[in-house]
Amino acid sequence: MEIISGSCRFGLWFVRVWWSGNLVWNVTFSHQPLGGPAPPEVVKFLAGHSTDLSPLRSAAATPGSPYSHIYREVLSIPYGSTATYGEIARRAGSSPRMAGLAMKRNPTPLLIPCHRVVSQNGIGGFTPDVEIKKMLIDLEQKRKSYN
DNA sequence: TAAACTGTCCCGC
DNA sequence: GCGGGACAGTTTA
Repeated sequence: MEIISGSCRFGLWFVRVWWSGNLVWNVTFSHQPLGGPAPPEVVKFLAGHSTDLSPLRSAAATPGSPYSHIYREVLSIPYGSTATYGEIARRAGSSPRMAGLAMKRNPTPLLIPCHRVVSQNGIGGFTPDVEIKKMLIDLEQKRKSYN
């Protein structure tokens, strides 16, 4: 299947997505847009019009990928909620340090909602910019409070 | 407040 | 191929 690359705006950033059908291979954040469409589910999610990215599948969450057991726990965090690195690690039978590393290496942020994983006494980190993480958490909590 | 712990990746040899 | 260091955190003393 042909892989499509596209982007859509999110605040001061562009979310760049490489995808084919309902399978997403890669998501990155950049100040430079990418010519092409992003998946409609992602566009709606970033606009706050949708809370559900489940029609899309992340290539990184498929069993056998290095951190799939950690990503599975991250995927179970509901929209508008957060969990700590320690909680995720405990549920996945791993260590907090590993949970942080798995989030850093996450090739598909948004789909695997690593922005919902925060540190015990702070927001934790985010690549390339923790500002994006704050915006995503803020978006979800505002959208959630409408319901 | 500092140090130990954790598991994987990456780079240099 | 192997060893050491880095890394988006937590816990304990």
